[in-house]
Amino acid sequence: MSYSIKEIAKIMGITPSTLRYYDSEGLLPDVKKVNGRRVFEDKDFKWLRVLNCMKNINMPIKKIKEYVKLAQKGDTTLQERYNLILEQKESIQKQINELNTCLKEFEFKEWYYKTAIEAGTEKVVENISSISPTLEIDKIPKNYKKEGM
Amino acid sequence: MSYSIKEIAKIMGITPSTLRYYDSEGLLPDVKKVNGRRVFEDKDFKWLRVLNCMKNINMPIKKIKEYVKLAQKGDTTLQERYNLILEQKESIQKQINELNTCLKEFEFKEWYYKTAIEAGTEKVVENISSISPTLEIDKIPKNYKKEGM
DNA sequence: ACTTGACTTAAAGTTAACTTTAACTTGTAT
DNA sequence: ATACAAGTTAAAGTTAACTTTAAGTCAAGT
Repeated sequence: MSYSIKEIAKIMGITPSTLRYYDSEGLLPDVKKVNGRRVFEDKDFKWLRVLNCMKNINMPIKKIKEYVKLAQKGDTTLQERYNLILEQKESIQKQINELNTCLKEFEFKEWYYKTAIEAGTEKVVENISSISPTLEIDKIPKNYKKEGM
Repeated sequence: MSYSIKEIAKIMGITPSTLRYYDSEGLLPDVKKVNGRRVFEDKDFKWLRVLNCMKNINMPIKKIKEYVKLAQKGDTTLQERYNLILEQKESIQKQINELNTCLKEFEFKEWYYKTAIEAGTEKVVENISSISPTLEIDKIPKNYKKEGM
């Protein structure tokens, strides 16, 4: 199967311009060209799904390019690529943890506003707490030091 | 307890400039000023922890400002704020789901490179698959239509 | 032969979220 | 009295990730 830039862009939910930009940044390795036009094949499609994944985890384009370059160098860079993957795995875990903490905060706020709406005023709840117990716990980080301590 | 801009910046892990920028954008409601200098109090600190939370879920500054403005208007905006919170809760859930999918892909790649490193070459694994089963499943989205269908 | 539509590149423009700079004020220490 | 450290504003600069524009190529249809 092969696709035009317009088709693959539609599949990926991005614009052809963005794909051209990615290509110009070296994010799309070895895309075939026929009469000067890009022809996307299954291998490109597979890679685009991984690229999409890397974008979802907020990997900067520079870092993705780094990975692509390593992959193009072949077997001598296997260890480096492995390290890069591990590093990014850690980053994903961290992001998930942060999001879960924030989710708790927003669930608290959902309760907060539901209660306030029922009562017609925020006063009913704001005396209890305007912040969730989760965030309330650490008022000041343990590692915080005032200047010159 | 009250803090200078330098102190609170250190606690929050950002620079004083960023705090001033947030203030100029209306993200810090009613920060006290003494001799023209900002004095941060416990209520500001609490709000900064929520703000930090909102930044972590990638809420754009415009959206955060919108929330702050609603909160400043008082009880008449309770329902609007509730809706905004629900909307953001959905967004968090979506982000967590995306990250979990990507985590699976990276776990696959971890295995992929570990196996390749042991064998000394990528050839051993790339014939099996260069992409995880999770991403492999949907080659083309079900909702994809070629032009003119 | 000519128009049309989809592509191409190179370069300039945009947007968000800061960051830096310049010029100025103020409280504290010598 | 003076110097210094830490704060202030307004405005300009930066960076990442696109997006738009301008000018041109190319194959297919009339």
